[in-house]
Amino acid sequence: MSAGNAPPVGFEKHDHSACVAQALAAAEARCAAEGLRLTPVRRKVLELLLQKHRALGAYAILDLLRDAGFGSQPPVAYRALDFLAEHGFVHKIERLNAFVACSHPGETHSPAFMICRLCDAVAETQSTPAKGALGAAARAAGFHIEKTVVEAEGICPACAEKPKA
Amino acid sequence: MSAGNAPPVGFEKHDHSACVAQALAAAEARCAAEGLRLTPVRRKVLELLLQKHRALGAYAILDLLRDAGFGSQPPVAYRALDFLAEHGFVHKIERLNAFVACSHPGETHSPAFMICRLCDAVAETQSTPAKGALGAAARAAGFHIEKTVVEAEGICPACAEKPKA
DNA sequence: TCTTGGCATGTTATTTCATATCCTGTCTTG
DNA sequence: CAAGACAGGATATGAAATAACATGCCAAGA
Ligand SMILES: [Zn+2]
Ligand SMILES: [Zn+2]
Ligand SMILES: [Zn+2]
Ligand SMILES: [Zn+2]
Repeated sequence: MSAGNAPPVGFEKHDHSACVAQALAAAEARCAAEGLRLTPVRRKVLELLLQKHRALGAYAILDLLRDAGFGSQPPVAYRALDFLAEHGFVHKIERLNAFVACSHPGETHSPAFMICRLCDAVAETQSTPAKGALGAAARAAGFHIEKTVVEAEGICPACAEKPKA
Repeated sequence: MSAGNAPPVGFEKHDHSACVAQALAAAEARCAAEGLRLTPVRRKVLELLLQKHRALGAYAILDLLRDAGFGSQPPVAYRALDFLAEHGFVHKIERLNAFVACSHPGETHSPAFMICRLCDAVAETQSTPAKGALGAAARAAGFHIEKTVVEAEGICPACAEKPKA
């Protein structure tokens, strides 16, 4: 039971309800355009991740799904998450074994994350990992990169200001 | 104690027994120099990871520890791995929930990994994630990076040559 | 010396994360 | 109205990680 807190996330303030509505609408539009099926469960999972605006474990999502009247067995959440992740609506944070809604919907991108080790806030940004030393090493080794995971752990600005209090 | 000649990747052939022995000796020397305790279990885990020369899950290591006469409960492996990872002798591959011996012993470094999705081979190289777009984003956001996880998934040269055999 | 405290290890049990498998209902399409 | 694809519900199990407690060792300090 690691519930309870509602630590602010993203790193900046913003009009959250609008942000959620807009992202959901964008997802629906894209699914319609591409023939993807944004079913009730999938939509609900995306909505939950957008609303919470933080990384959630599959079982936390499952609890919320149950509260919303959906199935509450692990595969329900994992299947929805697989779909959403496969199409770029959400990302998995390997470091946390958790999922977060994408902050850059629509654009194909190679995401990078900044994860606060104190409050677990997660911010998404873009990365170009194959352009630097890693890309050079891959070419030299004959390795073909298909996907990259880039996750930076550290301290978010909010936590940096209140050192311990 | 640097292996100066070897390229920064692990997809190539090499004199493996020498490589294991040298790395173990280097680890022992460094522990002696820094007052770290490379106990039998810790040494064995490092030796196993060096010998297998691939990423191993904690429970796979545990099986090998059992065969070698050590304790066989999860904490035994996890504690040894924690020690080794904390001091940079091994790295955790988040993507695989597995551990691999460090290829650049001694030097402080920010590792990056290339992981073959077909054969699970892992090669370690250096990365400078904080120097590129990620670093810029972190500065802009006021995020203080302490550690980065960089893991590229793709196809290794060996698997690229045998398309499906 | 004795003892006390830190530390590594062993052991048991539990929690947390993820997948395999089977079955049912609902569309779609010929 | 079949036949097939696919989403989702349910049960069960596997895999990864940690909590909590107990024992033995050794070195500093009384
Ligand atoms: Zn994204
Ligand atoms: Zn924080
Ligand atoms: Zn390394
Ligand atoms: Zn391979």
